[in-house]
Amino acid sequence: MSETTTAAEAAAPHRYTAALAADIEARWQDFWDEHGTYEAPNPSGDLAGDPQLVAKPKKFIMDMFPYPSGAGLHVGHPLGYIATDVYARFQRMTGHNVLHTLGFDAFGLPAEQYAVQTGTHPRVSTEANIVNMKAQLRRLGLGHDQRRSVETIDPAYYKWTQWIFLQIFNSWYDADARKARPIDELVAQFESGERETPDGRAWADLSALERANVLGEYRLAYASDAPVNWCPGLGTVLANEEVTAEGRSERGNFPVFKAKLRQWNMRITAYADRLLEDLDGLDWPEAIKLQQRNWIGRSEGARVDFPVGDQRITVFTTRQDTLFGATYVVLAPEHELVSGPDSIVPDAWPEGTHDVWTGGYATPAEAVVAYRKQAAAKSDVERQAEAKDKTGVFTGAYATNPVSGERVPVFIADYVLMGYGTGAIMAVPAHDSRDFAFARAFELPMRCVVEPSDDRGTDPSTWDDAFSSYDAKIVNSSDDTISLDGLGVTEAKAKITEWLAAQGIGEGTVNFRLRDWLFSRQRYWGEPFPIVYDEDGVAHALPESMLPLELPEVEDYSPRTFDPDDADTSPETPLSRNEEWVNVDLDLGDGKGVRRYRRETNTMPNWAGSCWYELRYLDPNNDEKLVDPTVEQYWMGPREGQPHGGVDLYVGGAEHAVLHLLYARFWSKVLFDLGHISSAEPFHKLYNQGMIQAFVYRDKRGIAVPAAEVEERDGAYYYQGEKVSRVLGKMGKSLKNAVTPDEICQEYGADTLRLYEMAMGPLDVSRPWDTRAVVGQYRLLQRLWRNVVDEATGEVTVADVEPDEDTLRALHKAIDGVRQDMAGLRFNTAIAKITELNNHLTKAGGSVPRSVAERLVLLVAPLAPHIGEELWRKLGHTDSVVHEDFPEADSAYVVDETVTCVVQIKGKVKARLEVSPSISDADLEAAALAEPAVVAALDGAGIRKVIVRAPKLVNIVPA
RNA sequence: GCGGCCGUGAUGGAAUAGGCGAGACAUGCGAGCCUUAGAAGCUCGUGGGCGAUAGCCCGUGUGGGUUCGAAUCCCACCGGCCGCACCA
Repeated sequence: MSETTTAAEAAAPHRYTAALAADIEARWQDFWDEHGTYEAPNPSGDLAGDPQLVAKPKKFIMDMFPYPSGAGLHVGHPLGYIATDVYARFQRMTGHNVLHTLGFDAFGLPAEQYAVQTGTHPRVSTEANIVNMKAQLRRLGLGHDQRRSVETIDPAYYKWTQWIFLQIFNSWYDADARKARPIDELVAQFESGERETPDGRAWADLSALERANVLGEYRLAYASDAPVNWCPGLGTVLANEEVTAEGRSERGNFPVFKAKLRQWNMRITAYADRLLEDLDGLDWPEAIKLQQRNWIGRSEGARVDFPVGDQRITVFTTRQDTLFGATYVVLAPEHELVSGPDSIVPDAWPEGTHDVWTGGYATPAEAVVAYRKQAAAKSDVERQAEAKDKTGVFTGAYATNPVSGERVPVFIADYVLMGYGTGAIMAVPAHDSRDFAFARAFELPMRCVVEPSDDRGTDPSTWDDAFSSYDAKIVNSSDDTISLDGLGVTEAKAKITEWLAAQGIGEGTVNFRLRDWLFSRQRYWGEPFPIVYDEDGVAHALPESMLPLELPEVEDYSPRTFDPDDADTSPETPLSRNEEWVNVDLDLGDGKGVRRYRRETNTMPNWAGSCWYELRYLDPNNDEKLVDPTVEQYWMGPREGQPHGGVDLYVGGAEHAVLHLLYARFWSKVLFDLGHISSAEPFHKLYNQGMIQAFVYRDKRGIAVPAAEVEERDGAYYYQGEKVSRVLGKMGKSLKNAVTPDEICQEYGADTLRLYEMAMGPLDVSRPWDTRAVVGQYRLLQRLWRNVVDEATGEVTVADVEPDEDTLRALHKAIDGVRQDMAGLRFNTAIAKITELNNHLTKAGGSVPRSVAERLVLLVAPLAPHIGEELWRKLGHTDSVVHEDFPEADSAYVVDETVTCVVQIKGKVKARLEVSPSISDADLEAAALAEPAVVAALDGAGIRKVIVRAPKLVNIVPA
């Protein structure tokens, strides 16, 4: 902007310019802070307040809180924050007590990696980033209750994260009651003998370690030695949810290997059915519900035992109706029946074993060992890549098909996964394409037991692929005791399941794809576990009085990372290097006095802090309780239409569809079961905002060039004279196309930025940023300003006169439309309606009637709060506009006195009539047929049919 | 491969339940006013084609269908985005 005063500026010193906007915005932001304008009162406690406001219906409106990354914000980040802010402001103006704030999710990999890069302590860099981000956000005029902003790295916050962990650790899932219960109640059952110990010995006879091991099988948080996702490149283990389909880490894209390590887990699988069922009561996008359903992956089927000598292989199948077609059995390579003491692998190949089955090895044991080794060395990436070619090896053992009585060979193959079902399948090659491919490769027999509905015939050896259909009939499936022939799939399943149960060799079961949640990480920058181990290795919970267990200061907080491709490595936790902190003498208050313990040196994953932060917003200073029950009930409790309670609106990106949202739901359910909260679901309504995309310009070498310096000529793009290509991509520093909110605020003001982001399109759709187009919303605000204020004098120009009929109609239609659009989060069309009204006033000329100007300002206020406050004040009001009532439409002016009725002949409009909205069909038809243009167009032709949709339309079909 | 979503002017996008000439609102572009000039601001125009005007024809990815009437419903195809991916 020019420093010199131009003629235009001299003529209009009070024009709404960026400079004036900056002045207005800074003043009102200070005003809001001073007056606590956005503070929402609790019904009780230290944040209690105005009882009249508390008495109003509540709205709890939240964003997914951000990581305070060092890169700062670009204009894509605040999209959701602006949307929730507009919505929150609208709700305040329509009679609600609105809780709206924003905290920071500051533990975890990104913060730590940034700290390692910059060589500063994560706490220092994180705190600095938070300060920086808060300043950027403040400039946008977001109406947050600052008293409630929390940071997950604050010991006063993570004290309660640790406390919740202990609640989960000290609970077990009672499958009969379908809820979590305190572990003490389980111990009591063991003590009384009501529940038997695994080996039948009395509880009193068990050692401390044995008891701990028994309870470990029940606890909802437990440590176990299980195959986990080990990522040498990151130096930590990862949850299944953090590993991509390609078998790489979601962060950093490093290879991930399976390794057997002792790690903490959360028994989220205990809640699989409730996590699935309760989705029905939530107001979430169907796509997200679907993703959660798929992730939980419920499938109904049966377990069936296949005898092998005096052992048995239990398989899981969803197609028990095809049991007669099971011609071989496959175990996962990791299955214990081929490795453990109960191995079924014989010493020598049975007589006449097919050459392709042996893999060329002299004995089954050699073959099995070699294959297991080969499978273990493969990363998931390689396993995926080879998915089409089935590999495996014969174990040398034969099982018996329990219905056909046939001897069926037992194989191991990596297409069967240890982690799903029982890690063993019955193979029905005729009706499963994977089994079909394997059977082809190993020349195994196939048996058709589902009658094909096409013309392929019943000999599978002539087929190109397996046949599978739920509409076909079962055939070729009978023996002395049971016949499924002629039954449909559903009936056959029911019959065989019942039969298996009666024989005691199987039962109907439900299997879930969901696995337990791996909860420990080998990181510094996370919550320490409030767990210590005694000399026997028994884990003990720290008493509540020792919380928070603060993260110790260490010399070296960087993780030990390895060659990303070296699977033969194991993690090292940064906290373990600090012997002084690790080895401690404590009195746990369990009557055993002071003893020496060793601390858990893993830390919690970055999801921990975000699993419950909505609860801390409610009662951020409470150091006695997680959250006061009265306060929690007020903001989160179930109510009409919200059977499980929860936040009224939660806005964030769809990338959290399963991770954060599933974990948070799980923690809510545990806390609910234990009676700490009244809401069984954290987020009643979820909304995914779209992404703001940006153009990426690349030169010949494919390197991104600064987008701001690219010039457009004749539809082509040039950077420093060189032609560059343009594609739509993400916005960010690395692609050199980031636009910051600060520069837009500088150029136009925060209100313009807010308006532009909301006007770009529907909130849930991704769209490209276009800096050139921002000026459109700036012009709207200038025109709005000019409709109220004289640019030359700064005086208010509104007139105390009655608006004319046209203006009243424009006003009330706008009010009606904007109300509906705001309630439905359709801010783009709300802005269009406001623009129309404002344009109407501009065109009308002269002074705007005060009553219209005031209501226009109220309509704009949620979207552009600073100019809203300023104009409201200029119009003579002394209170903030934030708590004013949103205008209400007078229906008399919303419905037009006359409506335009179109008269069509064969769907083509031939005439238009101005008619009353209440005209009857008969009158309208008569009027239409009498219309000269219609008579002319019909040209004497007869009428076959007349469709009348009063008052809008008449359609005449000539003979 | 399976599942889901989506294709509207130069651009972002409008269009309550199939029904008021599709294209609201905005950007861009064009013309004019203002200005020494530019920028800003203001006014008007802006889907394509034909026509001086009135007006006519064609238009919501492509092709078919249902209907008095389709951007909206159905089928097939083309293109794009997202999720899952040997889950038995």
